[in-house]
Amino acid sequence: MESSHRNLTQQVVHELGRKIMQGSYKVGDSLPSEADLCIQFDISRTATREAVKMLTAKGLISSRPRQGIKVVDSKHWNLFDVDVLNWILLGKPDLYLLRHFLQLRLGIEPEAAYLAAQYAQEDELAAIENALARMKDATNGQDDTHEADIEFHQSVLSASNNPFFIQLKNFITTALKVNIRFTNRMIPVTVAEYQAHVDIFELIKNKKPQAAFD
Amino acid sequence: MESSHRNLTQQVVHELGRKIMQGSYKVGDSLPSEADLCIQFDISRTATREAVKMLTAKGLISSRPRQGIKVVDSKHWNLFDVDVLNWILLGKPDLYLLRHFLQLRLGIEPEAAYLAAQYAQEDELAAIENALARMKDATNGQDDTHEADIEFHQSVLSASNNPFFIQLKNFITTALKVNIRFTNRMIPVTVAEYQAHVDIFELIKNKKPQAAFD
DNA sequence: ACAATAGTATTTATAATACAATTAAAAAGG
DNA sequence: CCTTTTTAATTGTATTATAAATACTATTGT
Repeated sequence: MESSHRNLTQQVVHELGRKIMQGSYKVGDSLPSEADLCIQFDISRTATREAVKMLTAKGLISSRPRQGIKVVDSKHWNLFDVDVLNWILLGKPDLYLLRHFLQLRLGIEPEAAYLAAQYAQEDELAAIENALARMKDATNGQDDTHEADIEFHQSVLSASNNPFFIQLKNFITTALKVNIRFTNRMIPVTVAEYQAHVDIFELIKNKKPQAAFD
Repeated sequence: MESSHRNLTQQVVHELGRKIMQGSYKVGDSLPSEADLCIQFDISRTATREAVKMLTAKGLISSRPRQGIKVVDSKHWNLFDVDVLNWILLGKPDLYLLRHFLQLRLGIEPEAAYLAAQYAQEDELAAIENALARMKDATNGQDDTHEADIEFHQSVLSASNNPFFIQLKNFITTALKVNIRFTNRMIPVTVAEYQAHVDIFELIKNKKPQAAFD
């Protein structure tokens, strides 16, 4: 099991984080008290408190004397945190969530392509080209379809040379994975899809920001 | 001083977070050891460790036995965390950062307007209108220019009815504040700027997504 | 001289316990 | 019925002790 090579605190963080995002503890609900968490996980209060602090830092809970540990309103959740995104993925994403992911991708990715066309370095272009090669292999069944696709999108974001877009690689990756869940995960990348990605690359390479945006 | 009504851990989190974002501790640098931090802040190890865990949760540092507490590469920082954004603001933003903020705003805000035009509820439209009223007052010197402007942008994001865009209110707010730093903060909202905002509102209200996007 | 191994010291990880501070809810007083 | 006081539950902070991880050093065998 993967969690065994993480330390105690992190295991508890992931367990509680997952449960919150899956709705086992709903917004406004109280989590078990520190004392109860110690018993449930059979750990010391130190480990419990450190886990609580990490979840607090990610905006999921608040912890006050006499009031206990509560799940705060979801508008405070750090939805762009890599852990939070992974916990979302572990849940059961619905169509609303899928749509919300797509909406933000629609804002981010054209702009990222626009920036990549302006600022991409040689090695970053090479990374995009490499991802395209993997996609081509995938159409022939020689590589993982979806992994290659994700790598393409990530490399475009990297090429934007903007730290905020680079940080959003986590978001886009999760969004693509959620997307894959809803479409049939067995469907390989079609030639048409591959060609669309190639077209975008060519526009980035040839420094045509506006065209790449579109 | 504002920090006095926060608990010990949070004070230390903010102090260290600020120093990291300002570059007092650079990427790859080691922070003082737990023991030294206890001495420097004159607090117990408990408080120190909880602060370290919170900063770890925000992606700023890593902490391993014998290696100490190190600032990790900035690509791991949770740049969309409300605390991290505030620490950025406390630093001395440069023109590169300003540009990076503007680039992402350009991706987000048109799309948010597009969504607002589709999904805004009555009360959300009223909130936008209220912000506009404040801007109008501001042109007459009867309200805070920049606060009203920020409120307008926030209310549009809220009206998108997409949790990811709503979460980005923190980001947009910080971006606007950085922007204000670079332009002269004394310049009031001009009538032309106000009119541009009104135009966007009208397009949202009249359900013209594509026009609002542009 | 070199490489593999074992040992040592430093630092964080975890635990256990005690007491302080906060505050929601109950009890007392008017 | 309302206000104030008390109480008790829960988190906040401090202290101490031990375990585990690991960078560095020393040893040993070739």
